[in-house]
Amino acid sequence: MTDALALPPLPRTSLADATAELIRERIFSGAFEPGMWLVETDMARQLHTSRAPVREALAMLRAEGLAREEPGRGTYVATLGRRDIEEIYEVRAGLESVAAQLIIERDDQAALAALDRALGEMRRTAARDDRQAFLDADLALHGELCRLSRNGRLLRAWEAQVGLLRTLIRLEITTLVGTVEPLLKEHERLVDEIRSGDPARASAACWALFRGTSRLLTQRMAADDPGPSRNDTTRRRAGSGATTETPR
Amino acid sequence: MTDALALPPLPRTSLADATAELIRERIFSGAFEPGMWLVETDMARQLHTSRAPVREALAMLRAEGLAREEPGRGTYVATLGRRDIEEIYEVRAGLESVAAQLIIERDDQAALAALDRALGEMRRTAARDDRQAFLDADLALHGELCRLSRNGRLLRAWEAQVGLLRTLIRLEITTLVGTVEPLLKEHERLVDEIRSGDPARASAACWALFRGTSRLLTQRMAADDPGPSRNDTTRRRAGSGATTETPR
DNA sequence: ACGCTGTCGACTGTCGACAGTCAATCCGGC
DNA sequence: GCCGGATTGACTGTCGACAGTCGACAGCGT
Repeated sequence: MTDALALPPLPRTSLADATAELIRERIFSGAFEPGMWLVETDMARQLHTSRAPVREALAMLRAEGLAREEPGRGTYVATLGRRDIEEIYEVRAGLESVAAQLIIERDDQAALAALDRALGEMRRTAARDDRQAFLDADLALHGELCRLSRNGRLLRAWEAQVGLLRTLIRLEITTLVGTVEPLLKEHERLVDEIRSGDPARASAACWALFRGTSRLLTQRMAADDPGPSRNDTTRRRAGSGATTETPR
Repeated sequence: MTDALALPPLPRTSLADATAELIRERIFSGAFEPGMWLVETDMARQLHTSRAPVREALAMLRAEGLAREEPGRGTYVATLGRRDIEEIYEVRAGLESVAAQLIIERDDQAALAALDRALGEMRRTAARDDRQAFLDADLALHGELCRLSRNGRLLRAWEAQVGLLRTLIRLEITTLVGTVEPLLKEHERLVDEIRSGDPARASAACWALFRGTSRLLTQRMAADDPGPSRNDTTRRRAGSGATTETPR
């Protein structure tokens, strides 16, 4: 049998999986903001399904940490506080350090070339000061690093951590820093250290990069929020055209 | 209002959550072995519920990576191959290195004391050559390390990686090594490096420890299995009293 | 005015039923 | 006897319905 005639297995995806994927995309794209109420009945109506697949999808999202349950009240898109930011960056530091180390151990020239390409994209976006694109290039570089580790579990763990972060940064990026140049420099340094082949130095570069970004973000959030005693009482509901306020 | 009269919030857990927790325990305890078929109808019958909560529970377990779906055929307890073991230990190396670093940065004497207690338990079990207990003490030490990092996300990521591993090691531990002494030594070295306060050395000790264990386990699995082309055709179904063989 | 209580609409948690699918078995032709 | 197609039983995927719960609001008594 020739490859040309070989048919690939059809992608048989259940309604629950499709629903979960759809909601994930909405969350990552920022359409469903942190804290929004994911109303089962509305979504089922809009998707022309019953509530069962929607509930399964929400159960998955909760297990992934993308949503939180309030018993008897429904599920809400997860929110990130300052402590969450710190935690995520610490975990990322661990995961990406390992990724760097694995690439170094393999002496993987192709991986370095791929990282260089990602760096190039960052430079281009920085040159025209397109911060939105810069953020995307930034995350693309880190995602590439994890992908190049050739460790599927590492990549998935990374994605789980980064998922919500992406939205948050997207909202803040324009006012986040005076210039993206220092950030670019630090990323160049990280790739350089990987190229140099010293795991400890690569890990240190990784750690330094995240320390800075984490502090930047948490300070920014501190400026926005009154503090840990903030009253996040107004929450919109996702999906429905009307964005009703819902008290808590 | 006095505290004595204050009523605590009732623990309201849905059937889905309770079911998920129950299955998780069964998987971790080894009662539900890797590859077993988790039949919705059976479980619902036994739990005296409908299938809806069971399906939600299974959706959560799949999202957590504890179970796999075969479309149209049901969900099965996840299996671990040799590559999975390698991946898990690499991720663990990253997470636990970070945990060690965080403890070092905090200069946390209480944490060191807790780690020493965990080490003591390992020594006691090693002294009486109780390998089952040694394994538990081993995992308890690593879990404590992650808990002491005071990073909830790190701890949860670690648990997600370790969950299935626990069962697998439990099955192999008795025949795994001639003596547990070298393993104990390596753990002592890890804690010593954390105490010494050098993150790089602690990370290296962590990495060395996992490299050894990972190789040990994968070699052991290679001896058991014919290789990647193994035919894992006979799978028992979980939950039902009768353990029927189900072809694939 | 104030606080408590009962009522109400909306949404969640759970259920039983039905249709679709898979794998094993049965059966007839060779 | 053996291969290939229909049959069958069991389980999954999905649905609509019902009961429980929540928060808002109005009514009542003080």
